[in-house]
Amino acid sequence: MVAGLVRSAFLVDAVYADSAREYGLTQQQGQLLCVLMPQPYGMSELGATLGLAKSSLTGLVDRSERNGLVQRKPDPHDSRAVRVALTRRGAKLADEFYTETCRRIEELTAEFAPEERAALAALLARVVADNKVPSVFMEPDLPR
Amino acid sequence: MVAGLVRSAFLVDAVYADSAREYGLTQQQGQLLCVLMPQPYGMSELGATLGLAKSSLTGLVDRSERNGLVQRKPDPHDSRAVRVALTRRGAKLADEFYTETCRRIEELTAEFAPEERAALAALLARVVADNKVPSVFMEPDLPR
DNA sequence: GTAACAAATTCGCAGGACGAACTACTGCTT
DNA sequence: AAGCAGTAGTTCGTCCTGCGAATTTGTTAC
Repeated sequence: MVAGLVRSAFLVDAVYADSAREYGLTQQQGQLLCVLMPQPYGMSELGATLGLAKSSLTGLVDRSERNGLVQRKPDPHDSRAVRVALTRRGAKLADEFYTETCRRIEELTAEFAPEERAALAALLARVVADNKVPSVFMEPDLPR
Repeated sequence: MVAGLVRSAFLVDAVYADSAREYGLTQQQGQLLCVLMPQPYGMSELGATLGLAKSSLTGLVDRSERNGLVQRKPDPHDSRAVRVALTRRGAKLADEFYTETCRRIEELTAEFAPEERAALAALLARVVADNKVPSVFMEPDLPR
């Protein structure tokens, strides 16, 4: 079981990284875009969600901002804070990247029967729930 | 299902990285040690197994060698090639790290019933098999 | 024996991650 | 109201990762 979890994680990672690369993103930038899809976040929140130190985030957001994918906006209620949001271009790219990545991940279970896929989904959902994984890759309300 | 796979991969990654860190390793160095546990490899084989470019590997092995964890030995049959093997210290550390990491990964399904755990293991094994994942984290013949 | 190929390394570059130190602001407490 | 503890983010320095292109050395096939 351990080996299965580790190796499938490895696999998913590779797929994710490949997909990101084809959209001109790194894995981390892709992750950032996906997290920001539903709504903007503050830097600290982002750090908690992505499991990164504050200082690591500054750089990641800097680079993504430089590439015109995200934008820092002042927080209206706290002048120290900042809200990081997708730009229009960032939103478009996030959407495309997200869709394509989902497609590829789905392909990993191409040979599965529908009920197997469902069983796997249910078990993984429990793992995720039991361990309070932050929403790094939201359930979309938007199959397309 | 996609979200489950991605998020559990994220989770496993975080656990892996944490565990590595506590042993003074990076995730990649930990991965390298685990791959080398059963036997030595050549650089190219390692690259294929870990999904890294040759040039990335040189550095990783350099750093691990500098830390006294692995060792380059000449390949008896091909004087261009090199066999990368664990040092004694590397083997000991690999063993400890591997054991502890397994323990932590297992804990992720702490609340599972035995048959659920088995079901998950079987499904993940299929994902791994269907997609030809290299042996980055071998089934141990050695539960201890 | 030479031409094609293969195994590694080197180099330069950019991204990623961290901790420690710092700035600027908030919000308490008294 | 003044002062102070705590919080949000950034900066800095350091090391690790990862890649491609170019290079060196050795192998093998012809």
